[in-house]
Amino acid sequence: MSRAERLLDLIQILRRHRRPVSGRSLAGEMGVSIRTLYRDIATLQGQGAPIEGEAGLGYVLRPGFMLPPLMFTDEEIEAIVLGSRWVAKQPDWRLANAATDALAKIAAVLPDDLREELDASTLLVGSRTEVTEGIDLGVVRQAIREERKLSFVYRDAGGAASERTVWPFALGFFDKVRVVAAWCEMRQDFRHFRADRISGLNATEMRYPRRRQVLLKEWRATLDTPT
Amino acid sequence: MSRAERLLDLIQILRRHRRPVSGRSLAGEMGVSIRTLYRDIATLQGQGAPIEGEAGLGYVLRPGFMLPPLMFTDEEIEAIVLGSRWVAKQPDWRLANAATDALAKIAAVLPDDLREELDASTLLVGSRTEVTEGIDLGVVRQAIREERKLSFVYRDAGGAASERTVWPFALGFFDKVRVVAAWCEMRQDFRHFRADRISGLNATEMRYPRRRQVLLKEWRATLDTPT
DNA sequence: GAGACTGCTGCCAGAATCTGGCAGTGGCAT
DNA sequence: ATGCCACTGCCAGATTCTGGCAGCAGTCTC
Repeated sequence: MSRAERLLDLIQILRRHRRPVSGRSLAGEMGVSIRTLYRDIATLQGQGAPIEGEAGLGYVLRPGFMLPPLMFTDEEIEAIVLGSRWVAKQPDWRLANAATDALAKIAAVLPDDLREELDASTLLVGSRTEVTEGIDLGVVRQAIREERKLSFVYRDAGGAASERTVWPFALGFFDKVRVVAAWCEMRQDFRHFRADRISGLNATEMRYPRRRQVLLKEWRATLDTPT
Repeated sequence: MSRAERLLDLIQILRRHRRPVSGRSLAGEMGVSIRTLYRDIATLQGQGAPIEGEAGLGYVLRPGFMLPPLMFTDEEIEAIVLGSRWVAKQPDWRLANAATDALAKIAAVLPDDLREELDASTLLVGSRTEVTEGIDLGVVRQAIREERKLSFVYRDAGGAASERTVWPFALGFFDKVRVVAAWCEMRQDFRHFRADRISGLNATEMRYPRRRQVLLKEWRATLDTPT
């Protein structure tokens, strides 16, 4: 096995452990000496991997994705850049920042001439209306990732307000509004909540009792066979 | 210099040459024997680089971007995936396909669990209106990349049609319409053309006499100081 | 067709790199 | 105080990489 592959494997093994892992056990798992493991960790950190080692504890990998060397065509890169620029203009400021950061990371590793081409890239996204949702969609995305319940006050189209506790599993981006798709405990059914009608958003510690993917799948089934 | 860096350098050198380059001269340029160069080429091809070698001629690299190993945070990947999904729903089918391909390439190199997470990713893009422009925006993008003139018939807001030859340098994506930004030979000024009012699009062989980046910069200056 | 040039592969010895073990330093938790 | 643990320098042996050589096949020029 080549060194490059081993480094990728190491990332995957680290990903699987949420608690700190000792270098010794990592070395064992990869069939490699502990000395080499330390070198591999150093190499990965040099490549920007957010691995943290603490004496007396072990190693932790902050969640993230490691991509191996990858080749894209002109159009594929254009598509990614355009898409990221669109995201960068979304009202969800945290996601927008992430898009900007991602573009910066890509630009940082490109040679000068390609970076210029990227900067001066000619696919532009029209500026969005500056409506902000009033709530932090980052909270919603995190709740979705961690499969935790959300509670908030929802004001429906008629103006009536109600307190909801929901199991969020998807976030839809439309032209003008963001929509949270969730199982509503009150209605005992799937419901869609426009982000601009949500207030008093509260991320709870409670995990909801079903898998996000399953909810997503069932919800899609209800869409395919509209009543 | 490590092998990995050398491979990246090789890609960059190949990028600079448009005509086929012989392995011997590439080897010289990189300070490496020709035998090693052949091995490097094989490695790059193994990684998916579109390098083509023909006996009696030399090597050509089909245009594209090579990204080194890269680390993204959760949110950065979410941003890229969401952005690419948005692009994948654009009416510009060629760009949309490129976005789909790019996502597939990323998914292909991820370990299984991450790939599932990506597939079941919970950020969705609302389906677009199915308006097609009637023209192939891929032609426009290619003309922009290659700095070539375009000619077409344009029907303005009043309904009056006119034949134009323009120097396209940017493409804007708005909620409902795509807009080509270009220097119009007829008006001798910058003009914006809504894609849905363009017909009889014709990509010419003629290069326009100015750099795309310069046009873009001047055009931006006109936007910053509106009359 | 002949010759020159080129891509491409197998082989092998020397060069370069990687690896594992050892010793040592310092931080952290019990 | 003791036991883990991260981390570094050092060095010999294992591994990989590299360069040179020989040989085959395809393309172009003359």
